[in-house]
Amino acid sequence: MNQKESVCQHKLLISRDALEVIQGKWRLPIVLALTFGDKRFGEIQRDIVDISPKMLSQELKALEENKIITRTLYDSMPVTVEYSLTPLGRSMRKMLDEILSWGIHFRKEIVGK
Amino acid sequence: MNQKESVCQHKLLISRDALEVIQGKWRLPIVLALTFGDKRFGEIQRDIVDISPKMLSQELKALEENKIITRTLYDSMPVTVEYSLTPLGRSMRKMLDEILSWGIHFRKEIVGK
DNA sequence: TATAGTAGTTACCTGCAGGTAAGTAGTTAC
DNA sequence: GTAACTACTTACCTGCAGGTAACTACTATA
Repeated sequence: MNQKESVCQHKLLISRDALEVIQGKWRLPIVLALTFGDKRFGEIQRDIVDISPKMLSQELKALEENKIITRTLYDSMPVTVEYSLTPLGRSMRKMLDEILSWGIHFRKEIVGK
Repeated sequence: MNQKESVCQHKLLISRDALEVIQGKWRLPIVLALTFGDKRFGEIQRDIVDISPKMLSQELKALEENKIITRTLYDSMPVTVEYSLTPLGRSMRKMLDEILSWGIHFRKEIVGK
């Protein structure tokens, strides 16, 4: 295997790691919503209008397990729960920005033509 | 709806467009492989070792439909087919780079700790 | 004549991502 | 006492993403 091929192989492996975390219909949207500030369950649900409580709950758990977000329970009445990005979650910012800016570019080229 | 919320809504919509194209286990790896130069069917299959010919064929078609790659048939013997990135495909480069660099960061923080 | 290389296709199957609907549990307001 | 708010959970179901294996069709080479 030459050097170019082995660099390619390495990048392909890395892409797997990243994809495993960001894969799925809802994870990036959830993280994106939280880049606008900490939010409660119901707030996220109102932002992402067509997510079901089941999916939101499930994906929030997965993101918490991957140390992307934290869950904080406040003993107010009624009980409120706030989700916020961890430093690792905040480190997705540049990636998210690039995905969004490519999304705009793509829309302009394909959808909006 | 205040301004922050409407920006959030807008970004959430954009993320949908992008996700629709990059969603799935194989699309980004295929595009990534092609950033290292035009490749033939068999070459991609050898790069991405555990993709089946069915999935590769199917995803190449989808990427072609989205104008991310082009398929060129050469009338050599035996027939060869080369896949290459379109300008739109090449415009994914920065996004891919950011995904990869976040992938490395993530691995360092979680997997490799 | 048979093996290997080109690039796929086709039929079939399975598991899980994601959807739907209803239920839970506590507090507050009317 | 009942409706409405908080934040979920649970059970059930469906469709499709993705996997497996075998087959196609053509050429070259031994």
